[in-house]
Amino acid sequence: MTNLEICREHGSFMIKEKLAEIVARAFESACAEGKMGELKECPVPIQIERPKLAEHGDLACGVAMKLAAPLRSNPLKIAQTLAEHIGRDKEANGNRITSFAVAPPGFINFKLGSAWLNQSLSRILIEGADYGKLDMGRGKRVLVEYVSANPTGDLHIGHGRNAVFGSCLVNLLKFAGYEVEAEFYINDAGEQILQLGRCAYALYRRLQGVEVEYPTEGYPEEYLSEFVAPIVEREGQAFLSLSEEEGAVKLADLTMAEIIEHQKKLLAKLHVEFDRWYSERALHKRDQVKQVLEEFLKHGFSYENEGALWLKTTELGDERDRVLRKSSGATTYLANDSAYHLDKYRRGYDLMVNVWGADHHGQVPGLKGAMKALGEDPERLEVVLTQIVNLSRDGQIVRMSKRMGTVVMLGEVMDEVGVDAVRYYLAESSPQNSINFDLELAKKTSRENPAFYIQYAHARCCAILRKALEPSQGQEGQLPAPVTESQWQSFLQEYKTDPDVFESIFADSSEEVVQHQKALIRRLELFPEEVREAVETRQPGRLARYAFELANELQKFYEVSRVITDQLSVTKARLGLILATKQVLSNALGIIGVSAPERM
RNA sequence: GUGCCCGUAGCUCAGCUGGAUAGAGCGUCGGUCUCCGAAGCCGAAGGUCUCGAGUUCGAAUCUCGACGGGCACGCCA
Repeated sequence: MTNLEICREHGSFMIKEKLAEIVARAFESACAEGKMGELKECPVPIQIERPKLAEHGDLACGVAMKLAAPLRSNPLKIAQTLAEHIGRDKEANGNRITSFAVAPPGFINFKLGSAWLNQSLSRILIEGADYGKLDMGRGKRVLVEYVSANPTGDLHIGHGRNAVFGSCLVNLLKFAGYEVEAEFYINDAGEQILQLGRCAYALYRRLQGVEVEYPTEGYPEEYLSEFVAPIVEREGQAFLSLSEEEGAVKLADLTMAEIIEHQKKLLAKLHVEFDRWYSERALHKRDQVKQVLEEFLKHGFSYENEGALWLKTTELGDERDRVLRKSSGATTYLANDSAYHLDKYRRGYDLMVNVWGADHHGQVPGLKGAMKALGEDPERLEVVLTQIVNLSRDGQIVRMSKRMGTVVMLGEVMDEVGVDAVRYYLAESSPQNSINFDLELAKKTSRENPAFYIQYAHARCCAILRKALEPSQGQEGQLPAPVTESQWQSFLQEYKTDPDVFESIFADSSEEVVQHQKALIRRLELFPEEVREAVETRQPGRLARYAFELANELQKFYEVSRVITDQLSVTKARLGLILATKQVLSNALGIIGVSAPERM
């Protein structure tokens, strides 16, 4: 989609789109004069990009190079023709574009004036917490299923990554206008639960002094004790007389409840929330698994072989057929999951996103094939795989293994480095890359980590606003606030109605300082586009990095531009800029779920 | 063996729908506070973008092949 199309679709004001329109008009007028060969309309999207080097200007357009092939002409020459027509455009006046030039190998470079920048500041302050929101998801319902950890133990750092990514994606999609539901699928049925019960019942009895063997297969005693101990305390000897089987069933339920409760609390502490906790057991109770097997049969995609029921996934894009019902009569994970996902499809979402650990990637073709077999569109189901988190201590990578006792729990990491830092680090990276999380490093650098840096920038904006609006203690007693309350109220109105007030941001500034000032505003203006790209690529982490860049831009601005000055018009303009920066930092942090403190 | 993911600065990571001299943070070294928060800012050093070939006016980016790492390949979940 070109910038122009986005502009039309969303009706929103973005500088790149305004500029793309000007270039498009230049192309049209050059066309009309027959300077574009046989072309009637532009065959390539007109894209505006940001040059890597400041000396190339604020924005650039490389469309001339893309036109070189269809026109069979020199890109530089095409660029010059376009530039000539841009020069005749009334929109391209000095307030909007101070200068533009053609540069090899065929770029048209633009230097921005202040008019559009000032307008974007007004827009930010008008829209406030809504600034950056898009309507690309309007009317679309999305289900995001994530974490879905087995209720058989504590959450580790890998679950943490899944949880943070998923919740950021939920926040992001909501911000982009989607109607989003977050769901956690609880695998509370099947063999693993029985095994949990057997272990838990053995542990229960041992804690009461009964000498029984602990099962060799299953969950290590030390990981279960924190969940079984409260049951012993609460229930006492109530279950000692049960048979081994009855005891296992009873303890499975009670232990599972403890574990789920623990997981919920931990996730809530990490600001990870769900609209629905979906129970696999309930799925079985409603006979949905049995029903889905009938559906497969009805669609002609299942067959029996050697006592088992198979799904013809080979015909559906998988490398081999998969078992749905074992010869023992029990259904497989695929069958249960098919029932669950068919249920999701029947609930009528436009898009379903599953956030899975990458070690489950082998299941994707099977599940997608199953949905296809049921006559559903597999494209509506997206699986985002999150790669593993390697934990290291003192530079030594620790492979997480429950047996080796080297598992580091999510809760421990949260306690060590803080919720905000955990969220930032886990949100920042692309899910398909494995990451290394060095605990010693995270602890050591806890004051200098990017999360903190962004928060610091937000707090600094708040500090400047406080300084401007609150009386201060000087050597001669109390000094009045530089800006009175009534002045401030009037400023807030002017920001929204008269973009020209921001012109004073640049007053008395050298060319170099103006560059810093414009860079900050440009970055603020970029936010909606960053949101769109994050949605399209399903990478909320881009906003974490954006927030960091914005914080950096603020610091650079701050170093060279005094906000509170003895010139009221300058103070007014720059306070508005600070207010806008604080707002955008807060909006971006909101999506990645990191707090935006007023002071720290 | 087959399939998927990955390989960018000493370390951790961006950039990948092809564009100008490949970027951040950490770490190292050096500057910078009579002035709104120095938890900051500025600068330096550090790279055959794993290697090779191809496509292109142009490749970290696309294609193919090596090499290296991870994961998955059950009538487990």
